[in-house]
Amino acid sequence: MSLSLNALRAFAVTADTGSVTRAAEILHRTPSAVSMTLKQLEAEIGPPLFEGERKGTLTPTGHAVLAEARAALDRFDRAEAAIRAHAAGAAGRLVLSATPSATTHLLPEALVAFRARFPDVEIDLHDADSARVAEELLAGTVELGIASAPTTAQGLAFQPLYRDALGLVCRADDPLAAMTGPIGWAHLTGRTVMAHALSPSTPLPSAGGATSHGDEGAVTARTVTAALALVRAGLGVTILPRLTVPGADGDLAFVEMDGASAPPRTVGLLTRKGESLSAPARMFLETLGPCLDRLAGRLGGTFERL
Amino acid sequence: MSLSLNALRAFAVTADTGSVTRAAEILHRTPSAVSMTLKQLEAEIGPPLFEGERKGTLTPTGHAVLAEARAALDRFDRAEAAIRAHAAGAAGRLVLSATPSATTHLLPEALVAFRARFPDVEIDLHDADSARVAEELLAGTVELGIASAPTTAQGLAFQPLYRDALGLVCRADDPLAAMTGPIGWAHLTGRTVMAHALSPSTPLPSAGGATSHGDEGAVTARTVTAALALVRAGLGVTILPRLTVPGADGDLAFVEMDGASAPPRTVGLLTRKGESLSAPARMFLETLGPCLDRLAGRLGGTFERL
DNA sequence: ATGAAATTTCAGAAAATCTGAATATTCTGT
DNA sequence: ACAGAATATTCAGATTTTCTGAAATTTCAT
Repeated sequence: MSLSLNALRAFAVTADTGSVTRAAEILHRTPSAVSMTLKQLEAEIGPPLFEGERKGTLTPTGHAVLAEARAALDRFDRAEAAIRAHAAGAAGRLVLSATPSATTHLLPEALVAFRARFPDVEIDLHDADSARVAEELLAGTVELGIASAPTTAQGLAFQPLYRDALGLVCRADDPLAAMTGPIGWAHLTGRTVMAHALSPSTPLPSAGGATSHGDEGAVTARTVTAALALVRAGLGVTILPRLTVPGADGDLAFVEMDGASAPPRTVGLLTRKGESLSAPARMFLETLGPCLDRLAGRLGGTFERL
Repeated sequence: MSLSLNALRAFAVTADTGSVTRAAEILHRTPSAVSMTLKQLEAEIGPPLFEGERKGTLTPTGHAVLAEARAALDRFDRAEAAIRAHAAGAAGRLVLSATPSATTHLLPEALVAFRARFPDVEIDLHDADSARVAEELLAGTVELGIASAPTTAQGLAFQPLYRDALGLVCRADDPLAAMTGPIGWAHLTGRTVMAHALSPSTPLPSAGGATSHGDEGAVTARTVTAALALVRAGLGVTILPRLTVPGADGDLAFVEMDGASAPPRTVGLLTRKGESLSAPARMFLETLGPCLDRLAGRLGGTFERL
């Protein structure tokens, strides 16, 4: 036949305790069960494993078998632990790709929460624009993507997470800051609307937009930070997703724009279609939900949880 | 419950072959048995292991489990192989201590034969006089000893292997060389009988012996080789065990002495009493028997196998 | 859509393992 | 050396686990 793990375990415990009785207690068996298992093991191996009738001392063969048994049992136990940890999402890797806005505003909180629950999961976060998120997903480099809805969703599944309305960012002392309802392009006539290269997914109406706009495009900032600095300096206003604008900032104001003027972008979760997720990824999504709820609560109306 | 090796093996083989049917063939089971085992494993682990219904592709969890399962199975299989090898005497160490005469005349042949059968067993041979052989055995340094019967056999078991008669070594042109039957001290009157320090177990009758001897003790050689050289040079004769004297040597002759004059020493196997032997040691003893028979056949009457 | 192949389900059969009582052995203290 | 205590083994029956074979289901390819 073949050796069984059970038999090796019974042997190892008996050798350790030096007694069938105590081994039986540890293994939650009766002494007779352990005795029979041991007998069977010796029959399988050939030479005796214990020196006398009492199980106090091992034969040389017994020592050799014990060493091997220990190694095999140890490896098996660690494998079982690792398997359970993996299955529970408590081990492994979480590899995801996200757009800067998500990376900056959603993920920090989400990842902190995740890490608190699963400290042993490696986290690998890629920063990329929406197009690259899709690419990485299709290439298999990452397992999860967070980005706005992809134009070509071949092979990818998109699950909306939230709608991030675009809005006008202006100085707090700007007359526009006083407006409550959504504003449109009409309100911006004659204003300098700065373009910025945040991401291609932010639909700046600079090209092919209505001709009644202000002179948007005349000033272009490379980064969001730069654009905000210029707004603060009074150079003009700019249009950004709500999430991108720091929440508590006395100098700046955020005014929601109507959907026609600035269609809100939908940010969501990208996954490969028809492939199941790793346990860590599943657990991450579990922690992501409450996280979005909290965010919605903090940001109010302009942030719409989906 | 707990994971079973069987389940992991069924899973690994199924994942490897990508088919329950083929896995069942390899495992010598019916497909239904494998299917049930897999189902049970998935129930135990939680998340599914295979992507679709067909077993072609693994889920991320499946990949993690497969890696762990492989590691555990591999370790177990190697442990089983090692255990069987140990039990068969084909692995491990053979540590023995032997007196120079055994080391020189018996062990080379025995160890060559043993090594041919068990090339993977490490051999550690200690050279020591009879007293030290016993010491090493008691200290646990060695497992087997080959020496003459110990004076104090406390804790040691002695099993006679052969009787090595003492005999007179003289020049081939010595008148004594012509004698056929066993000779006694009477024949040596007036001769120079050289003492030598071969080993304390060689009973030289220099102290407390009969007074009718020759002037033995007047010349003492440190080694057997030296003693033989002196005999060859005509300085005198000496007394040695048969085994110690090179067999084919035209210059020297060996004449057996009667038991009363020179009691033959009994060389045997020393082991610790009440302790079983390692499998390699057992196998060595098995090869030792035939080896002694061959030696007896070659040396003839003066070498008595016991 | 249809047939072939693969997988799963199910009930009963077979095998392995366990228990509890009786028995045998070894150890310990006198 | 002996009796008693502790430990280990044996055995038969019970329990659990695992296997098989037939039937049903699903999937894949034509």
